[in-house]
Amino acid sequence: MGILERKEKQREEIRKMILEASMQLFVKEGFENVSIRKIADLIEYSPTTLYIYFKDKNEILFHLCEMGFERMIASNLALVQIENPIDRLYVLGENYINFGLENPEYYDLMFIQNAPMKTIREQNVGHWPNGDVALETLKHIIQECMDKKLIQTGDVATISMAVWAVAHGLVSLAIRQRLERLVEPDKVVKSMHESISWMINTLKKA
Amino acid sequence: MGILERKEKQREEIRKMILEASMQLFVKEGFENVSIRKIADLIEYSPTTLYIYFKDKNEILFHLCEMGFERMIASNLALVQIENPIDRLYVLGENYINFGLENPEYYDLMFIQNAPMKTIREQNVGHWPNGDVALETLKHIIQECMDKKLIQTGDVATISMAVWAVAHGLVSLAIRQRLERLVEPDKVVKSMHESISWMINTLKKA
DNA sequence: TTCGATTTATTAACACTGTTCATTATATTT
DNA sequence: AAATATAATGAACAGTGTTAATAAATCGAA
Repeated sequence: MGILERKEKQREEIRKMILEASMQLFVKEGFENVSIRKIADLIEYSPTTLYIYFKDKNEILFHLCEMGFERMIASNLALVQIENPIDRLYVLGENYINFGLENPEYYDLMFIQNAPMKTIREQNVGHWPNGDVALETLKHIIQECMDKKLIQTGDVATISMAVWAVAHGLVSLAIRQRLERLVEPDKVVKSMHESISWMINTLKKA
Repeated sequence: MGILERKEKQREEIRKMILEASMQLFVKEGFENVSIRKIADLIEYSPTTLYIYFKDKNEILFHLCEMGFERMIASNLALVQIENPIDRLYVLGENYINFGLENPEYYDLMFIQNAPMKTIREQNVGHWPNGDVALETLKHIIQECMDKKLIQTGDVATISMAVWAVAHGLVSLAIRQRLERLVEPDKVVKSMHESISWMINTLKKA
């Protein structure tokens, strides 16, 4: 069965080519400029060929989204060295904001666009590999904070939700140019960090 | 100069027709199904005619967005009867969540999509009539809470930002199907309300 | 009222988009 | 070598926003 294996490998390599070309377009020209035809041009295949390797564009975007999560997860690797879970939560929040502001295109795909979730619902039987990992990190830290009586106890999922909501609210309003309606544009980033600090502090006191 | 006046009125009427047709499509078929050609079909004009009355599609979407804010503002009219500003803040938050969950399409346009902001930057000399009104309401309540020493004092804009971030974070993650990754789908709405309560309560205690 | 100018509306077209189908080319198996 | 399975493609469908050139209607002045 070495032939089937090699075939499978070839198939996987072309899938990789397609995803890498997509990512290249994505980071260079932004989300809206990723089109099937442009990807095909870049790898010098016909547009229809992409449909042999991916069901549709949403599936490609889903994989780009997963790559975004890989980046985000990588940026949080150093967290394990922080023993105090509240400090860890704080850095997680800071990292989240920085990631969003530095990679707005990825952030968009990971937390705003519908496309990737469509693929999850239609194909992956509801599995969101990297996304779920990232959320587990958050829940785990909150749980540890609660175990060590550092924050008020309660439903982990609900508290995680509130924390995530603050961070996501800030980033998504920022990258969609809504925050500068409330704060002077050059003070937006500073205020965002202050908001995160405020939230973590109120969590502590409670 | 009665003729010019009448001409202006006719012009305004056709603009209204276009916007009403857009809104009809918008609420019936959703954001993605609003196209210049469909609007034109509905009012029985040619697609190019719309460009005589609006600069581009973004400008039409901007007006739909403003209509969304009118709805939201209307849903907050009863707020003036609540004398305690913290109670008012709480109801504002509840209304915000309910509005977002009940009008996801409008919410999208008002707080997520880029299109309306493009028009604001390019044309309206940076003026966002109804959007700014809605944000003023929030800031005003926060200011009143601070004046009456009901919450910790600080920069009004920054605190408003944190409060807005929680509410927007919850709604936008919910309508983009991200929250059900953290909480069981049938418990999402309940948890959202709990998160809002939690935030207002921690504001109080501080 | 007729002529010229201005405004309004339309047709045709451009340059795209995602996606599908029928056909060709390639590779594998019998 | 012939038959079969796989991979790749060209052409086309049905749509998108937008623009330029053209036709129709309206208006102000002679």
